[in-house]
Formats: sequence, C-alpha cells, structure tokens
Amino acid sequence: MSRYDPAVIEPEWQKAWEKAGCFTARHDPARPKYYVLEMFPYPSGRIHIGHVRNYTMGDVVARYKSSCGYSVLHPMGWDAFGMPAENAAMERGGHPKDWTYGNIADMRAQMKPLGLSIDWGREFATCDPEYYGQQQAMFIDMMEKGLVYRKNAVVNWDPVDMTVLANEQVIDGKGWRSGADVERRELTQWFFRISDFSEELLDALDGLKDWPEKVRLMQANWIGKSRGLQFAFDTIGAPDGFGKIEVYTTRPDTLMGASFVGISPDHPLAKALEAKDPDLAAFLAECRKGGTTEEAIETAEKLGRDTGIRVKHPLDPTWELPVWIANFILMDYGTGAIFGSAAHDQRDLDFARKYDLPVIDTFLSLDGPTPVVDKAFLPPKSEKVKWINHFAGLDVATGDEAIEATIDFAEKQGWGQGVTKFRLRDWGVSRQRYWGCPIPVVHCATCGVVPEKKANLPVELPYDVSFDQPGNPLDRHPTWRNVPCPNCGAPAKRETDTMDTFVDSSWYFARFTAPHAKTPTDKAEVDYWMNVDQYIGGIEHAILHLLYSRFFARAMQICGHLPKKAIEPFNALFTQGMVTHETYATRGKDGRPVWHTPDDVIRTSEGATLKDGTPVEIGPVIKMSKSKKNVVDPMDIIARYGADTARWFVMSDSPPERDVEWTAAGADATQKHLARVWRLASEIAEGGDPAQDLALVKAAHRAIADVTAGIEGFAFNKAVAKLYEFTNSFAKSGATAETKRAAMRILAQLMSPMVPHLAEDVWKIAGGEGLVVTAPWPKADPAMLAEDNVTLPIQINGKRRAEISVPKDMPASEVEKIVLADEAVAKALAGAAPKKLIVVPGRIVNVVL
RNA sequence: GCCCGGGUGGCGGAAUGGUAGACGCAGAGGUCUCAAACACCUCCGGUGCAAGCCGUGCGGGUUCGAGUCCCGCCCCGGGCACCA
Repeated sequence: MSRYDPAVIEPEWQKAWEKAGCFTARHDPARPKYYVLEMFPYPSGRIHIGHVRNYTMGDVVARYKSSCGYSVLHPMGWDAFGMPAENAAMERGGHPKDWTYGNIADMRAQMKPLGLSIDWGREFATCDPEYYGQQQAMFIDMMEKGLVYRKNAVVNWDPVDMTVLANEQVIDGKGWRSGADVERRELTQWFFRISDFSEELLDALDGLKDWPEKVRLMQANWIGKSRGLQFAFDTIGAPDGFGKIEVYTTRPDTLMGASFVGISPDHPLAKALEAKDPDLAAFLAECRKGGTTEEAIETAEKLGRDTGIRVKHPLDPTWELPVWIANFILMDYGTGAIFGSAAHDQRDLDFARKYDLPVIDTFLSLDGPTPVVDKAFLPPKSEKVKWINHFAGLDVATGDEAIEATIDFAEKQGWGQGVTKFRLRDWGVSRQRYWGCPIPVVHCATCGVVPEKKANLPVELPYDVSFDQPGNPLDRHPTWRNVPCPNCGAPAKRETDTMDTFVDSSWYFARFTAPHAKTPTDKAEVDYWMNVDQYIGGIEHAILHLLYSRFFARAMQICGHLPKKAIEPFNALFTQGMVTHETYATRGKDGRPVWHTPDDVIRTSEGATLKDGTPVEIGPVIKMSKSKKNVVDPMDIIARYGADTARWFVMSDSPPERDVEWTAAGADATQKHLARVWRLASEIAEGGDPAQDLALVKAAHRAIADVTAGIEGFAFNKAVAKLYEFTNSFAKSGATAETKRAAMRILAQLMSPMVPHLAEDVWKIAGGEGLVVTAPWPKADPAMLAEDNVTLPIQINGKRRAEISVPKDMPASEVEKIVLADEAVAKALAGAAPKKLIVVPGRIVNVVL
C-alpha cells in the first residue's frame, strides 16, 4: 500500500472492530461505567449533516472514555412514531409501518459506514410493539398512581376536513390542506400531572451543574413560578352563580390603577353569557378563530367586548369597573381573569387606548415623573418609584416592596391571599392519530374508563387501515375498537387516541439499559448503567423533551421502574448548535410557498433558479428541516472522501454548541490533511538528529494535554486545531526515527476518536501493538509541559509597543527594571517617571504615562 | 408578543478582563516539473512610503487595560406546550 485509501481501509477496520467486539457494552462491575447518548433520530429515511455532527460528537466522547478505561454504553435507536409517516401514506400511498421500517433500514445502512462505536445489539424503534407495549404498561401504572387523568382541552379544529390539526399544519390561521379558517375547539383528552412536580422540577435544576446555564434558565422560565395576589371582585348584574370573579395578579401593587376587569373568551362566565346572547356568541366565535399556540394568541389583534357586567373595587365599594371579555387572556394561566392596569402593562394599555378605557398612573419614576401616554411604565421591580395614593401608605418604595405590602394588607383585611402559581401546565398526551402508541384503556358503558389488562398488552395497532380520508383511521376501523371490558367482560370500546411522541422519547434512555426486558426496565441493568453520563442533542429540545424526560424519570421512580438515583436521568447535557441552510421557495397557485431542496436549485450571483430556469426566492438561513427541504445529504461526501473526512470536517470548523451553516467547500482540504498524516507516518526515514528529539517529545506532550482538554471540554474544534499544530511540528522535525515513530503513535491515538479508521492504519504503520481503539489514552508528563521563558508584551497606556522575554518566574521588581530600560519605554517616558507601572506576572506589563 | 442565545478578516473561527485574528479554508507570490497535478516555502484585517492611525453589529459607561463587564439599541437564529 502506498497511499491513503479510505475506501479500502475503512471497511477493513470496521470488520476488525466487529470481530473484536469492541463496542459491545459490557455490564462489568469491576470497571466504572460511562453511558453516552445522543438524542435518537426520527427515521426520515436519509441521514443529514446534523446527524453526522451529532453522532460524531458522541462517538468522540465514547471512544475517548473507552480509552480511559470505562465500560462504555453507546446505543442507537429510532424515534419512529409521528406525523410524517401518516403524511407519506396520504401523499404517496403505502403504510406508515412499511414506510417507517423501510426508512430505518435505509438510515442504518447510511450510518454504519461512519464507523461509529455503537452497540448495535441494543437497537430498537419506538414503534416496535415490544417497546410501546412496555410504555402502555407504564401508562397503566401511572393511572394507578394517580398521575393520569382526563379533562377538556383545546385543539386546532379544521371545520372542512373535520379533523384535528397539529400546530405545524396551521399556516396563518388556516388548515394546510383545506385552507379553511382553523378554530379552537374543546375535546376530552388524556393528561399527565406534570404540574404536580412544578416546584420539584424547578428546585432540582440547581443540582444539574453540568447542564448549560441557558437550558436551566429556559426551563425555569417555562415552569414560571410566580408570587401574586388572588382575590375576588363582587359583581353587579352577573348571571346566577357568578356573584364573584376570581382574579390572580403578580402586580397587586397596581390595584389603584385598575381600569377594567378582563376575562378569557373561554372563561365560564363568558360561556354562560354566550348561551343567551347571539351577538356575544358571534364575538366569541371570532375570538376562537386561529391556532392554539401562545404565539398565535398573543400576536393576534386585540379584541374586546364589554359584557355590561360591573364589579366593585375591593378598596372602594363605590368605585365600579367594567367587565370585558378580551381575546389575549389565557384560560390556562391563573384564573382566566385579570384586572387591567393600563399604565403599567403594555397589553392592558393598548387595550385601554383601543376601547377608550381610563389610564391611571399608580407610581411615577423618581427621575422625571411623567404620566403614561402610549408606552407603559414598567421599571424593574427592584427600582424605587414614587407612589401615588398607595392604600398601604407607601411613598417611595420598590415594586417588590409594594407587592409584599399589598399582599400583607389584603390578607390582614381578609379580602385576598398571597398565592404562588406556576405557568407549567399539565402535559396533554392525547393525539387523534393512527401512528402512535395506543392509549391502553377501554370505555365501558357500566364500568366507565378501565385500563386494559397487562396480560393483554401490547395493544397493537391494526395493520389494515387506510389513509384516503382525513381523521384518525382507528376511529373508523370496523373491528379493532370492539373489545370486552377488562373489568366486567361486557362489549366495550377501545380508546382510539394515541400518545404524544414525546412520551416515546421520555424513557428510551432507560430502555437501552435492557432493551428486551419483559418489564419496562431490568433492575440490575438500570442500576448499573443509569444515569446517562453525557447526553448530547439539539438546543431545540432544551425545554419540552428534556422537561418531559425529567418528569417521566420521577413517574417511573414512583412506579418502581427506575432507582432513586436516576430521578435526574442526565448527569451532563451538551446542546449542539443546529446545522442551518438557506431555504428556497417558489410560489404555488394559492400564493403559498413551495419548498425546494438545495440539490434542485442552481445558485447564481444574482439569485437562484430551478434547473428549468424558474426563479427561486432565497429565504432565511434556518435549521435544516424536512418540511422546508433545506437539507443536505452527507452521503456523497462519505462516498467520495470516506467517513473519516466527513467526521473530521464536521468536528473541525465550528464550535459544537454553535449553529453551523453548511457549505460544501473544505472537504477536499480535509482529505489532503488526512492523506498528509498518513504519508508522514509512512515516510519516517531512518537516521535523524538526536538533538532534535526533546523538542518533538515536548510537542507531543503539549498535544496530549491540549487535545485531552479539548475533548473533555467539548471544544472539538480546538482539539483539531492543536492536532494540526502538532502535525506541523512533526513535519518540520528532524528527530530520530525511533522518536518520530513514538510521536506518530501518540498522534494516532489523539486522532483516533475523530478519525478512527485512519488512526488504526497510522498506529499499525508506526509500530503500534494491537488496535489503537483498545490502547490506553496517553498521559502528558508535566515535566515536558514546562516552559522556561515567557514573552511579556509591554503596553504603554494600554497599547502594545514592545515585548521582552524573561524567565517564567522572574519577580515583578526585576521585570520592572527591564521594562524601564527598554528602548521604546524610555523613549515614551522621555526622562519622566511613569504614573503607574502594572506587571501581571507571566502575562503583560502596562506602563501608564 | 414573551423566554433564551448569537453577531470578531473574503469565509469557518481563536482569545482565565491582559499581544485581537491561534488553527483551517479561500486568495497571492515562489520552489520543484518540459508542462501540469502533487508536495514544499513565503505573504495574507483596513489604511499609509513609513512612523503610525483605525478595527470585534451600533451608541454610551466602568477599568491602567474591554471582543470579554455594565446600560441602551439594531440585526439574525431557537423555543412558545399537536414538527420531532
């Protein structure tokens, strides 16, 4: 062999690893374990460059930890339920199950050539009945523990297709297929009681030291703990049963600025009024148009309607406030009713101006007290402000102080209580769709809602379904629904809702420890392998997936499926940035965008066109997604250059936590570098200069220290830069052959987590014993890292003007003498003494004139 | 709208409050070659003959010293509970 040939060596080394069983996870009590997990993929059918980046990162960690002596678990599976399979069946025919398993086979075939150190023996898909049957068993356990219940909740309803839409399927308030105006409609749905754990999930964030601060902050904000005042307004002219309207506010201190009471369109009072007032019913129907997302509701035009009902101000019974229905008030948060304090809340102010309601200042800024006009005055709650006529007798105080004083005042007078509330809502898991885990319950006319017997699990999805009409095929299946009641045996009906796919991904990490156990987990295995030591995935999962998994770990612990130590299942989290790309669109007949893949687009200096010359709009650079088609296929890079080039390339350029915009340039250069290393290893000539040995040995130890630190710190791009530096030192070195071979073996080891196939070849060429994958990680000798002299830059008034070289630990007083004697410094001083001389040992000197 | 990030040469990026631009890509020049490819060497933020001056999205501030800390903006991205 005379050149670097990845097409030949990569399959050979993969065979060698497989033969040696290098990546089989072994439950070995004698060794420390390390569980590294990358978020498992949705089987779309093609791997994209984001997958390559994600799995290479995990692989670097897995291979490194293995070299350090750990027993490593590094599994892979498929997040296989979800809408795209049903969409494919609707668009192209075929069955979601066939489509999904076909995609899994395709993607596995694309991943294997990457040479990842995955224990493929543990692979499973969430759509395997073996997996979702255990999920159903846990659902039943959770029902028994009171963690599951049913209640009404709103969904996106397409009135033309008569079906529930996902948020993604609502575009500008219209159904994606029918184009009809979407409505919010209530449906009875299944929920997990995640909100019972609000306080606990919030408090436990403090213990997650190895999670990114931003993720903890996002979760804390999502849980949204707030302290406020809850009280009731007495009503005038309200229907029977609505003598009081309960409100919750986090700014009770602004009560003297109240100008109206607002209730949600979904508030019981609104519904009671609607029944007798067709006009109001029409208004509420208008309010219910559009999607269910918080974004859609909050950015919709603010609409209101005076109900004619009045309430009495709690501090002044003669002061009456109007009750309005307002479309921006959410029924899910607080009590679904607020008082509007227009001077100190922008939304309330906009609303008040639109409907000509009073705007009353309750406090003013200490510097320049100007009344509010069209911008609400919202200083930080920690800032002191001047109060106008505060009922608790405050004059100058902060918002925080005023809030506490107000709550105390209300509690003493007995008309309100201080209350802690959370923004976090219970987790709605019902989906009116086929391709998901069936909820294992039966509806019986006499027994009510009854869980299926565990012996009857899994409740398998029927295969004989069609997707030629909208809606859930389970609903219209002729026989599947008909089952005897597990309780009384009478004919009964199965639940046809399936579970949110977030349920599937909330415990897969535990299942990997014993993927074929007859119970959700196996005690001995889960005890040994949990927790996940390093979890790696996209920042887009910072809130929902990770929060749901944290909840599920608690629920599993309560049901006896996880040990207490796994209550926080992910010890360390790394959130990689997304791989982004420009988007390309043409316009359909109805003006909606039709997306095109980069492969179908020709980029020119002025813009872009399709291959037939049709002009294409270039859209924003956003995360690669199937729906926008801005995805790039890494398979051609692997086919052309080999897996090591692809692996090195995705690790080398961008810091892993940051987004990276994919460009094809650079793969050539990567392969040149790898070929250069291979050549340097092959061409080590006998002879050489022993006097140059020490410098090369020192460079090797410096590289060990820097690359190890880079991998430990998830700074793979910096580790790669250090490997380039070491390679350059090696190429220039005239050291003896023996020293060069030893240095090359170190280089092979340091490169092996990133480019494992090349590393094996180089290791062998340089005389390494056995496989580099099983060689212990090298250790840097501190004596080889020490430097005797340091270069000190000299600044004059903060600008670099000269530099000196001094022994590393020279005392500051000695350094000062040398600095003052320096030509540039003497010239600048012109005989005068410096005003100040700052010496930062080993770092810098600053002369202040 | 709300919450969270990010913004540094032509490009990807580096920099415990201490020499801004490590390392790589692209580019320019050269050596080798009949020529090319490969490989190797040199240069490479802007401006200026030079000394120097300017320069980390914009505007202020703190500091002997700010890409880094503080205040106010702008732009881009992620999430917003049924995309996964």
